[in-house]
Amino acid sequence: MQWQLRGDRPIYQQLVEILTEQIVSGQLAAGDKVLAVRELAAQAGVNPNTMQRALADMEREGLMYTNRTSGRYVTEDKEMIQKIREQIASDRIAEFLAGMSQLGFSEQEVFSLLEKRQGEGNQNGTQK
Amino acid sequence: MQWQLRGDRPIYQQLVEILTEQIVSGQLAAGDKVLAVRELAAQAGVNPNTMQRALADMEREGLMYTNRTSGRYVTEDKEMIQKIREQIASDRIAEFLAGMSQLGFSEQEVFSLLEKRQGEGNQNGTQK
DNA sequence: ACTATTGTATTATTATCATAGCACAACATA
DNA sequence: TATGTTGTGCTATGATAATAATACAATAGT
Repeated sequence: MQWQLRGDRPIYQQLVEILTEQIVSGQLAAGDKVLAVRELAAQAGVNPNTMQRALADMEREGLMYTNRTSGRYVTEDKEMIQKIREQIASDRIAEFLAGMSQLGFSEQEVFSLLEKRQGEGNQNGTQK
Repeated sequence: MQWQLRGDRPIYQQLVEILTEQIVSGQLAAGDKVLAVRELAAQAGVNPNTMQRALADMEREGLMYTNRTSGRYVTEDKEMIQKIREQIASDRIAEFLAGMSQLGFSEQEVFSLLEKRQGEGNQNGTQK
């Protein structure tokens, strides 16, 4: 697992984002058991309290539930997972286009730039 | 001017982002005089210290310079402005595509979703 | 029954962010 | 010369974030 954390945003927020991405992308499937708080925290290199806060957020969102001492699990509600996935995608697209527009790029130009990325062999990360 | 600030990120960072967007999009042209710190702060509804910090960051980036008591100005270096504009666009595109990939969307699907947005009322007339 | 593991709660400490309020030096100009 | 505006600096306060270090209740497994 990656846990690529940046310092420009609250860590617990990034943890929520990463966990959510793992669920909606299927890396963490519906019903799967989640690792223990302390173990996840150790993996991510953060304080257990911080991970606990992120997991509490995940439950408030409905993406996880907990069985006291048995552990924590991903929700069984695949429909909700799908809905959240589409909602996030929709938000990101809107935000991306709005941002590019703020930079003065027309939608035409945005498409043109995106197409230029096609086949540049950079689907694994960053080039520069 | 808009100054649409959100509470999920340091304000001074958002101020830097907004000011940068205004410069690279030409709303603030090269060589233009910038409003006084106190005035900008009042406009944005933030503390002068916070605006000051943002402006100091803008200077460190090279996008502005200050003439002590005469005031603050946008850099004359249009080439630098253009370069920064493209750099930001490049970063945003890479981040967007990486994020969508994390959600489990192929590039094909991303393009498909973007095309579906075409013609939907989300242009804010900031082209030039 | 005992033990380890689970989630959860508490307190304290440090750092950052944002605000408030005040002060000062440099300079343009009336 | 006097005044106002400019950028800049300082201290203090409150809120939030993250960490550290414990502690406790509930249960699964032995």
